[in-house]
Amino acid sequence: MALADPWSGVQAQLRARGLRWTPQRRLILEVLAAQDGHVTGSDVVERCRERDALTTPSTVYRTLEVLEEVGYLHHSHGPDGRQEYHVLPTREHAHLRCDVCGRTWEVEPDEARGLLDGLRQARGFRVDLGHLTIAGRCRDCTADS
Amino acid sequence: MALADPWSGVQAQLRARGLRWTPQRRLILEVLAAQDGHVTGSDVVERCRERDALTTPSTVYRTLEVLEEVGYLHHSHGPDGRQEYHVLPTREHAHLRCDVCGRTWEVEPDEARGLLDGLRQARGFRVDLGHLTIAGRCRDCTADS
DNA sequence: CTTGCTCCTGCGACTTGTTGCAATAATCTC
DNA sequence: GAGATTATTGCAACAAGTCGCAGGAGCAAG
Repeated sequence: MALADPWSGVQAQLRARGLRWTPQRRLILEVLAAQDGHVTGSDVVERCRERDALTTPSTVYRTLEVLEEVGYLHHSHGPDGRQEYHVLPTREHAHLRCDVCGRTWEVEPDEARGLLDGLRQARGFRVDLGHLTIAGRCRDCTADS
Repeated sequence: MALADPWSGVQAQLRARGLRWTPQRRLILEVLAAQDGHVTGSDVVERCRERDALTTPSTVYRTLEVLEEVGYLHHSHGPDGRQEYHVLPTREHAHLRCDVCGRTWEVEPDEARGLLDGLRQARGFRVDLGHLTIAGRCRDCTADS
């Protein structure tokens, strides 16, 4: 699971910024590495606690914040406003979420190109695509109503 | 401010659904009517308390929920995931929010047309525009970096 | 390996909501 | 107007985060 470990550089990254490598941070990184896709903040807290019952929420959230600054994470907000962390974002992409069934999909930049360019030209607004979650109703759930 | 009062029908609307008209609900409606644009949930709670110190948060949130079901309100989530209520939505529109200065703008359906149609055709996904908040950086804040 | 600078951690308190429950009170019917 | 129904309220507890603070611990320098 740690073959071509994409996390290997984190420690160095942190140190280069004068930040520190602590057992707590390592645990959080391990938890994040052990799963891909999306996680909510409380998911991370819970999984850390499974491994170390002494884990404190504030530490987790602060670490998540740091990791986002360093670029290893990205977060956006779910349907209910809960934080959703997206591990190791390859290229920036938005999310689509069905209000009915709760499934989510990734939206590549190309699909949103029109909107992005439009807002940029008309308003000079640069969209933070990675933070964008589009709610609505998917094909399967559109049947009724 | 209450000339052609747009709230006049609420009581009837509620009753028609077997719901009730209570002093608490009237207060909340008054607070909402006394201001247009966006409000966060806690804003509403606070303003209700200014008028009636006994106001309970749960009552406010539950009423807001009811009012949304009836169609007098719309809510989406702010930058930090906090709930933002949008009073009396005329036509459905999305929001643009600058991460730097915090200002927001409304985005008319036409501007997002491309994205909406694209997602609809490619994936059969119907976007809930009113719930969409697009984060990014506005023209003024794009100067640096 | 000791020292010291600061970053981090953990704690407790607080914010913003949400939820279950028993008591209250709108509204309907007679 | 009295009684029955059942939607609503208010409370208390909980969930998801955030924040300030004092003590502890990385890390680099000597």
